[in-house]
Amino acid sequence: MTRDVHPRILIVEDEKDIVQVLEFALRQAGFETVSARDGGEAFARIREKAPDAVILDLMLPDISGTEICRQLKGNARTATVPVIMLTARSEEVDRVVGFELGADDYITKPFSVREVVLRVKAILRRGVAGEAPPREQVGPIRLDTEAHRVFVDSQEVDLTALEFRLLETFMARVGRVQTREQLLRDVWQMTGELQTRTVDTHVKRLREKLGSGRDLIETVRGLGYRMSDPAEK
Amino acid sequence: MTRDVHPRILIVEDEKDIVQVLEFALRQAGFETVSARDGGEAFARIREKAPDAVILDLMLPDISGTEICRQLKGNARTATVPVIMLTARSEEVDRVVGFELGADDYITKPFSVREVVLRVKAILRRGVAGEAPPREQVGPIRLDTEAHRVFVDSQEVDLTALEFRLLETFMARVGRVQTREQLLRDVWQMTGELQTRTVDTHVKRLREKLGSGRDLIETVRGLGYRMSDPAEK
DNA sequence: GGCATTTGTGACGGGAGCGTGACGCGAGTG
DNA sequence: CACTCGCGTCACGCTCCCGTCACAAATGCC
Repeated sequence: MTRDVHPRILIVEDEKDIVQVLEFALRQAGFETVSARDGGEAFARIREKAPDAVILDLMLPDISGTEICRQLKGNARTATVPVIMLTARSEEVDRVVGFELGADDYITKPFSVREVVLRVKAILRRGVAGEAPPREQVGPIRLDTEAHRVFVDSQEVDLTALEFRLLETFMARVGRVQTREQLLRDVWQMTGELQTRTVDTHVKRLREKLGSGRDLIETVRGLGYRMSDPAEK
Repeated sequence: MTRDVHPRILIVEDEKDIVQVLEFALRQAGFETVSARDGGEAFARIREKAPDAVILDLMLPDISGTEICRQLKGNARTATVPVIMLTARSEEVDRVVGFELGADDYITKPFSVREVVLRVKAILRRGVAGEAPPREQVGPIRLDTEAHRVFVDSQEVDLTALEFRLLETFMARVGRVQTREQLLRDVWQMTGELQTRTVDTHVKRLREKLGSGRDLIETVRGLGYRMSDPAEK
């Protein structure tokens, strides 16, 4: 893994059109791209030079994407390379499978190119970092997971279960941008396709309860939201 | 048991895929992992160095997981190591059996990796099922476990056996939210699928007897119930 | 500056979650 | 056998929360 100015993205996908579109968009966005039509090619490309991230179609001519993913994640040298799964079916089963295999993100077809680029950026930014437990204290906010209580300036504030989970998620990833899609996955468990605006509303409510004065949760236009520690600057 | 920065988790499971996936996820989450394919290997690993927790498949090639669990729990040196059972069948019978054997938690296949990681964290946090003994006094309530009596403001109240166990459970975990599922497990021993609303009813009765005025047992909407010490704030 | 896109915000309707009272059953007791 | 007591279940009603919408504000782009 090189991680220089132009991260190298490997696209494993047999449909030529899709590859072309993705390569164009990713290069536009400043990435270096390589592509493979099937599993064999994919491993060859990886052997040449490990990519910084892999976009992996679930359905491939020879071995399935799941198998590739499993092998990638099983190998110490490549286990840390983030994998984004492309899947045609949006059933929850497939997604879970994807995650059970260790994929780091997934996108269902049809997808917007814009979305893919955002996901790639997001995943490179956050690294493959596994779920860290939430920080207990960030700025004036203290979170007691066991008791399920939140204090701002040692003053308890009442949050609903959902708001609590949302805050928990932010505090587990302090300093990193969370896309609406990530939040929908982690907080809402993504059951049955939700409007993304739902996230906005709940961020608003959370902001209100945490004290609207200070902006503890920042908006990152075009991407999502972020909570940063005022101490780390 | 070492309990340093990276708790050691032993995975006993014969299916290689599952082992691989679990090892990856747990390592991501900051655990050290060891695995064993059968009972013999499992005991060998344990002899080398006792793990901080064991994830144990019920179905194994040589001796069954139940037998391993029984032996673990029967041995003084390993009795305190928490065991999480993996079971393919979700029938209640198996669960009970699991608990009768002394397993500390169980997960039914298919499971999400996320869930496994969460359970492992939870079980390490709370320590072995060897729960802390209940507090004697919380606010105005005094609990005499031996004599099986309860006093509120030094005024005795009589509780039924079930109510007593419920109160005991709350007082053993003061300040922590208890979900209905947890309560069903700990108080009701989860015999044969109970309605969760049963918990509500008994909490109501308990509240009544403890004096409905003060809210000694709080409702945490969407989650469960919590008893907190008014002194600790 | 004008336009398009993204985000903030207030309001609202439906529904989930919970408190509560009542009921029936079974076990124990006289 | 009649009575009591404890427990699990149910149904009703109420409150609060959540998802969505429509519109305002803000931001970015040409």
